Amino acid sequence: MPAPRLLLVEDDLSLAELLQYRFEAEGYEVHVTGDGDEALILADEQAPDLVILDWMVEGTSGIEICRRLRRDKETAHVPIVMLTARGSEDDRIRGLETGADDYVTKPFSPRELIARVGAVLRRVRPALAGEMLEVGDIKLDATSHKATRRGQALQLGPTEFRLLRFFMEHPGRVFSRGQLLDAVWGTGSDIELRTVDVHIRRLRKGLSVEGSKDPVRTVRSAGYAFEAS
Amino acid sequence: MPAPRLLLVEDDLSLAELLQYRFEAEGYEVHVTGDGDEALILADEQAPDLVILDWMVEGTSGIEICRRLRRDKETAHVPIVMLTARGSEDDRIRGLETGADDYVTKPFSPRELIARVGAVLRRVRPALAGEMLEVGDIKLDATSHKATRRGQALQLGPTEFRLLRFFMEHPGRVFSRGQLLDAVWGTGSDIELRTVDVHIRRLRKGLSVEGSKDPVRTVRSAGYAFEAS
DNA sequence: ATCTCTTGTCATATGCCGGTAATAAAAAGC
DNA sequence: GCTTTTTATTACCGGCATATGACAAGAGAT
Repeated sequence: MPAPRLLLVEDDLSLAELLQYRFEAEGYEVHVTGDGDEALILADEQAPDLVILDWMVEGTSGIEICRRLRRDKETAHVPIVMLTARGSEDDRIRGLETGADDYVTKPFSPRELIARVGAVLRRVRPALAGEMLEVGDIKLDATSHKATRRGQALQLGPTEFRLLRFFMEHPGRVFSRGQLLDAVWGTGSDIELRTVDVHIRRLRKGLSVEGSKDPVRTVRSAGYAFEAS
Repeated sequence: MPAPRLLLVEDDLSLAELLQYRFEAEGYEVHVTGDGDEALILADEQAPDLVILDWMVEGTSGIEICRRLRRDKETAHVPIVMLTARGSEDDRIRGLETGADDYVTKPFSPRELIARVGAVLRRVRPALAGEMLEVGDIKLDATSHKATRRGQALQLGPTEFRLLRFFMEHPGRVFSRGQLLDAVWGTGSDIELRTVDVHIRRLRKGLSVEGSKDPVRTVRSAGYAFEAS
């Protein structure tokens, strides 16, 4: 299970350092920047699993960063936790309405922030939080790296496993081959789009169990989707 | 789009009534109970889309309700927003670690609670947050790339799907064949105007379901329009 | 070093989908 | 009623997207 990647946008250096230390102790991979514009570049380059965003940072304001992250398709679904100094209620509401997923007011304890980040991640990316994924009759345990269908262990290669995990984290949604390459192979992998077809085929083969139908739906001219059988 | 169902567990009657009123004004369906055990029964009977849970209620304590909701498979994934009077940090963290998705301390304004509930729901149930188009008895979900009519799945080719989507984004308006070509096929596509007729035909066929009338209106010498049947 | 497993690519097969044209039907104009 | 114009419907073929199997290179394991 890869460490969840956090992007921390905070210009109070001592606070940033403290948080980085605490989150790394919790097993996160943390990238820090104090500059709003740099944050956008970093996020676009490689979408983090979650962004912790100070309301007031140099460069571009927190709320503007939030808006832009949401607008960019790459980062539209990355969860955001906002930090703010003892704020007016209007600020809090504006933050939530802009698309922040949670909101913590200073002063806060690192423990609380860690708990909130954990709660948001559990909600959005259960696999990253070490939980068992379950869609239809398929179960996937990210921790032990095992998948089963109807109690029967599935035999999957590493890539198929990651593909399955990604699908199970977002059941029902259609993904283009490009999106799948970014999500499963990593952003910037220089791989033929058509290769995805082959791995879909392998995944289908690996998931086929006596008396169960194919959970991978082909959406012509769009991509693939995964759904409960 | 069905109204999201909230279960409000709050024994302060005047507060419960206020919140019920405000949430109903926002288009939610609200069920209220002041008793912890009753809350569990209600939730189990028909899983709500979200639970708002007071930390201190009669019967069973909030945190115990939270734990039990999480344990029951039916309700394990229902998001929970906790309300609490005391701002003790330990309580907050305990709440989040027990599985609450968010946490609001009294006193709070209804607006803030509404914003938080909205944020959580957007995250968990994108369909409830408006990624879904709905005109008359036809529903179209862009993320899963599926269209249904009266609950029945429609079978459409890629072009028909795009055409339907465009129509549903602009219901009632009349579009010339040229406008449809630009919008659905892309500007500059070098295609016979008459081809649109054929796709309209295919769309009509794909939308025809037992006991439903044709939502595509032909406007002679002008084009076509889409309207609720 | 050998063997196995994995993985990316290619070549081929297949089948759906889309555009066109031809014909029938309907509406409008006279 | 008859002609003209516009739309409906059907049939067909070519092309494109996907499915599938084979293969070679590489990574790990023994």
